[in-house]
Amino acid sequence: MSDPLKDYDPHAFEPFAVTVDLAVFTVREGRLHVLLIRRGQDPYEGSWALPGGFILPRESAEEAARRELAEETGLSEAVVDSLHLEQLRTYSGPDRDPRMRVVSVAYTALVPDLPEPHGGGDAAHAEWVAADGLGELAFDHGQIVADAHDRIGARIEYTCLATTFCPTAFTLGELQQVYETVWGTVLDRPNFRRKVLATPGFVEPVAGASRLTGGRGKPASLYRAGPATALHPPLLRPEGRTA
Amino acid sequence: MSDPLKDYDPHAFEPFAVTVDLAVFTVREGRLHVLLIRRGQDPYEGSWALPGGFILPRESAEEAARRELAEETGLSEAVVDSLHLEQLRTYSGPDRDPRMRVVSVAYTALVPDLPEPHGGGDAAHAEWVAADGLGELAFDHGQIVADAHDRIGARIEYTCLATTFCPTAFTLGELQQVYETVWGTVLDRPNFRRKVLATPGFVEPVAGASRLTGGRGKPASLYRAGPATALHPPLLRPEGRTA
DNA sequence: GCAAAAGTGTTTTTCATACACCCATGT
DNA sequence: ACATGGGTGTATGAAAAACACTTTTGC
Repeated sequence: MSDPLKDYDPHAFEPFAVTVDLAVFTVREGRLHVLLIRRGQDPYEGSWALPGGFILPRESAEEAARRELAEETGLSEAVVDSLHLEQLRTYSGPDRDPRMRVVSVAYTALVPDLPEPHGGGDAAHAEWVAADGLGELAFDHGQIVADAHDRIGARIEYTCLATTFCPTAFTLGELQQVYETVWGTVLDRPNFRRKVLATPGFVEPVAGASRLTGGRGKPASLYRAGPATALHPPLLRPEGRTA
Repeated sequence: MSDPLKDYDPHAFEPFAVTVDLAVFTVREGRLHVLLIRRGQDPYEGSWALPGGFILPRESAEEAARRELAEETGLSEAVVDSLHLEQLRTYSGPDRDPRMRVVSVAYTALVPDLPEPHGGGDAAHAEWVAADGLGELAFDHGQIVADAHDRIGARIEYTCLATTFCPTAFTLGELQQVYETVWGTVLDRPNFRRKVLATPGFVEPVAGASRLTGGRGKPASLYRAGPATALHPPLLRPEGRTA
């Protein structure tokens, strides 16, 4: 902005459409899944695409992202408002969309597995698709999903975000599986435990609660997400970072 | 994007202007400086603002950022093309600019101190301003500068970006001062040295060259940036992270 | 000689890793 | 009984932090 707006006539330029795209992830059955929509219209008809839509005239991009997320997933406004939404980056290639100039602000969200993406309206055909080995997506959405996966992998090293993949009460084994799934690595259980419990505010024990996870084995005690948001000694993945 | 574009008429919506804003930093005399422009027009007249401008119809946001950077700093196209430009985030509040709806993609660049921002045209009134304790900036540019500072502080922990603040040949003391300036901390010289030299590809020695830095003292040997881009054992700042 | 800045070495402590081992539950 | 997953303890090794010390220059 700044200077060039001095003699600007709002309708002089060819207009840019500004949209949001959502890369919503969950961990299901030990695999990372993305929420996708099967396209029914002309460009890329039949391909998978990310949910998203226009920013309305009086909305910020984040507000638009939350609104679209609620519409696509059928989650209540209250739940969506409390979710952690992270701006990924903005995609602005002049030929992203063959129809017109579309600049899109991409957001990432991490949700627990529980909610099936049912819901009225747009959500009718939204589905969870395994993130590894999905084919060509519409537009540059394949790139967006790849960027989002990288970002999440890096974010869970320094932040407490991994708990947002879990239900309100979860076991440490479940939390560990989130890390293993996102990073595609195997972690040492005793050491993972120690690091997580040694980080103040990461997780807090739920009184005397426990849950049987795999059908067999000792029931694991339950934890909930703590008040901390950053991970002070970071939880680095085994092999070097993705940069 | 995706669905909502099905019946879209390019001129039906009130148009969004899409711009880029640049937060260009340098380290000068042990202080972090930002490149700013004194506004001469109506909104925020007389205030400092970030350089930036419109994305042209056939440009990506990054291309626009490089073009603007060349215009504002007077640096040659070749230099600007080789610079590391990083997309920060997109600012989209509906009332950022009182005149109309402007969505702006912010970029950060790190440059060495050498080049005085002279240059024809727009650069006439671009100046380096110390980043600590600058007053109110125009629009939401104060927020952008703060976000950019945070981001840079985090980036130099894991990447070799800090060398882009230095001239082509630099001493380890100069590199250390970059870290100290950006983080606002003091580092232990022997330990800093060790970490930097232990990271393969971070810096490479320049044959027998040396330079006298403070007027007195032993001349320091010179290094140049190495081929590495990521810092494998990260160079973490003393106190916990900014997150 | 002294101050200032570069560079080297060493010691201490902390932390990550890799295991070995015990506990509780379902079949 | 045994397989399966949860949980505890511990020895080893690498790395970060703290700091003492030497070197080379200008004044």
